[in-house]
Amino acid sequence: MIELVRRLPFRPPLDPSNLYGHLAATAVPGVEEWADGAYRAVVPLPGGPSVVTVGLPEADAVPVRLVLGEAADEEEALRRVRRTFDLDADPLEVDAALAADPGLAPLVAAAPGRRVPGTVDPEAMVLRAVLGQQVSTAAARTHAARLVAALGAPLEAPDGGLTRVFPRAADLVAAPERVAEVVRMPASRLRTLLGVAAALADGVVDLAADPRVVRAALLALPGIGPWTADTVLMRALGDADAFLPGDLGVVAAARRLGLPDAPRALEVRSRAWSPYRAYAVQHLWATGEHAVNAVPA
DNA sequence: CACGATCCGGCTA
DNA sequence: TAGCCGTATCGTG
Repeated sequence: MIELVRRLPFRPPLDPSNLYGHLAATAVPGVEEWADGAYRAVVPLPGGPSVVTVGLPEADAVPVRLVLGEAADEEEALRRVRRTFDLDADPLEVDAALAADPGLAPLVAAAPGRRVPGTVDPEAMVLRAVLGQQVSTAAARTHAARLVAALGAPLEAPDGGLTRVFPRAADLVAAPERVAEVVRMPASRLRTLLGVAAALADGVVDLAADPRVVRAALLALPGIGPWTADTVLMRALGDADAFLPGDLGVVAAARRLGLPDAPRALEVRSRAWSPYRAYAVQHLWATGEHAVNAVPA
């Protein structure tokens, strides 16, 4: 067990509200938590499960504490934190691109440096995206927590609320009846969950591939539509241009702002925001009253 | 393209 | 506790 403390630099500005807010509000009990003003998560790495603790941003860096199984995992652990907190973004370029649209300019001005929350565990994010179809973020969190409790490998050294590793796709494939027992949702969505798990486990969906390839592979699976595929691109692959024109929150925000709110028309308008449409999603979501939009008190 | 089924969990009254 | 909504998807007409 190796403990390391690091500071990860970023290009200011960085708006922490939706970034930390989203990660905290959707934190899955057992594998993630918000504690003492920091986001904490279990990260499956080659040398074994690790724990990352990420505090609120300072002027130009984010404080990180790593507890690793092996020192060799440091680089990968830090890479995942950078991805999760979008620390490699160029906020001046992103903000300038979005603010060129008068419809988005006020949102950018109100929250410069807004980031796109990612994930420390891309494979888990794919499964969570399916669990999040059509249900509230709170309900999605409940479903994921049940999956973790039933199928997540226990940590040798539980740490606060962090007790398990999020189940691997192969774990679901190996125990489909157990998945059906604990995840109470429509039969079609259960089939989708198991189908996605199988596709991940056998390489039909390869998260290391080009985002366009991943998107096509996901859309080919029954029960995976544009929302789920593009959520995966945005959150798990870090595709800055992923867009969710049919998302309930995005549509509602567009309507409030006087933007086109029909998904098709909104997709057309969004082309002007390319290649930073994922940031537009964040700005649009942030116009609503939702738990994901604020760092917990 | 519009619309209903899915059939659950969270939240409100 | 009844009833509606929730950061969807698919099949039908």
